[in-house]
Amino acid sequence: MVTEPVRRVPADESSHRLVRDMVLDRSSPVPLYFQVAQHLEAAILDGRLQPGTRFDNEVLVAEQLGLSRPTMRRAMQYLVDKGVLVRRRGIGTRVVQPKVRRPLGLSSLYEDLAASGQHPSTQVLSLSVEPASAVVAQALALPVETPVTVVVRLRSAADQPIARMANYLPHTVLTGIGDGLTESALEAYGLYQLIRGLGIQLHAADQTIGARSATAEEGRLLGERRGAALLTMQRTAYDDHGRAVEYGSHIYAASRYSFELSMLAG
Amino acid sequence: MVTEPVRRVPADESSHRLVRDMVLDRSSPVPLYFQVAQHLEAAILDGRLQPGTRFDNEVLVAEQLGLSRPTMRRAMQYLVDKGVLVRRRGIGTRVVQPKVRRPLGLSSLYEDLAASGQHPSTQVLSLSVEPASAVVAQALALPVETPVTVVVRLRSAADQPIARMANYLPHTVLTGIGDGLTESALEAYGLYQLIRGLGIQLHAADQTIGARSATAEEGRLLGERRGAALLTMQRTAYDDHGRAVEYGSHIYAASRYSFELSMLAG
DNA sequence: CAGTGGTCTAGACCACACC
DNA sequence: GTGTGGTCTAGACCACTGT
Repeated sequence: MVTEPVRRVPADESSHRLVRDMVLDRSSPVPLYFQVAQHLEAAILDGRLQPGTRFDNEVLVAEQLGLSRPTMRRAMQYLVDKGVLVRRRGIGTRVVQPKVRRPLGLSSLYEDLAASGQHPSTQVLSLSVEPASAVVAQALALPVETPVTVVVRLRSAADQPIARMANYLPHTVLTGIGDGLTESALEAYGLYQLIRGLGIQLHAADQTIGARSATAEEGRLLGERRGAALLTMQRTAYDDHGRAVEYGSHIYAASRYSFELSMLAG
Repeated sequence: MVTEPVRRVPADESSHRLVRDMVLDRSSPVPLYFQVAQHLEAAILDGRLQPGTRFDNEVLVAEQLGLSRPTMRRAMQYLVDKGVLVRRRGIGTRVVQPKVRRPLGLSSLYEDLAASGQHPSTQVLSLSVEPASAVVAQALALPVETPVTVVVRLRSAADQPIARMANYLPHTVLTGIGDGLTESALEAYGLYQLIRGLGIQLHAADQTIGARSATAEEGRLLGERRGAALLTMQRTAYDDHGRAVEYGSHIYAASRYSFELSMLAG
């Protein structure tokens, strides 16, 4: 028996064009699902796919792109995890807000400032080896009095002091490089950049953000009055094996700096 | 030709026992990959799987559990994303640190305090409808002067004031419930709990954390001296469709509160 | 070289939402 | 019902790591 072709509920026209014109390189080392995800994300960010746009169902889209369904699913799931798409069983897949999310992952103040074109500069106030205090030892899971490398830096942007940062590194981290950690290197690069350059994979970090009043000396250093509000942040960073790699205790001039976080629901 | 059976590099004994004893319920609505992930995570958290333990390769483990490789992969990938496992091509899969990660997702101060057994209490200082100021309008993406519901609360724990929280809700969010947002409800539950109870899916949030000095009035309210350091936090929360659902501007007594964040590398 | 995880395919069945 | 995403399977080939 002959019937009319099924009248599919159409997805938005814009997604049709986009999918039709998408070019994938099967010989590239970049995975197909990632190529697809990048194309889609770019289209969302530059407005070719507006928020609210609905996709065809994943089987169809996969077909149109010449991909298997699992591969297409993976591309979409990647964007869902990134917060760019929303999917609901029985409903469909839609584009959400193209908001630029800056998850503040394991970045450093230096990288943050550099990325926003603030021309950061660093002055190393001290670089030494000292026995670990109780707090430092606790944070790095070392016995008290274990020698650790201590670097104190003053971070500025646009010739204004922003933060005083004290970092503590266990010597196990520095074996094999020894003097890779020089004053000049520390003034040219962020600490995290140097650590990663040493082949250490940063994996996770615990942070505490608080506030207190500046002492007279801290005020002088940061160009604030005594008693001015300071932001404080303590951070312990861990590598793949769960070993504490770095502990930092930092103060920020609250009048010139704040933390911004974007997060997805959990 | 007959050869000796291949001498496999063995994984740790503890993982063998665990996998052998794992029971899966194929008739459960809980997905298999999730059941597996939960079993493994529980074993890691309670120490049956120590940090550093190495798994057999995923094909073997899948076999031992009577699962397909993709399903097993999915369970492991879930734990990798959660930061509990680390995988490296050519190397293997290992357990990392069982650190309790508290991602501080879209939780509220109320939920944080309640979870840590602090017996929080709330006092509604005001509940009204007011025209949106410039900042509020900007944060909620509304025209200036649009009427919004404003609730100001004082949050305490252990009879000590902790925070003053001002929240602004567009009326589009409240349609259909109207008076679900009462003073008594606000004093008994967290605001986010109430919003979720209204069937609204929280999706993402942008936050800014800063610090400043307390005014005399703020000091009185929070039991601090004038000029004491305050933590400040502004947050805009969005739903699935990217619509701003809530804006909050809060101050915290820094001597009694700080933010803790755990994060994975990105 | 052997062993590992990373990617991809082609299909199947199920649970949920809306009409 | 019909259409959607969610789960699961059985296999294949590839890329990277170490010996």
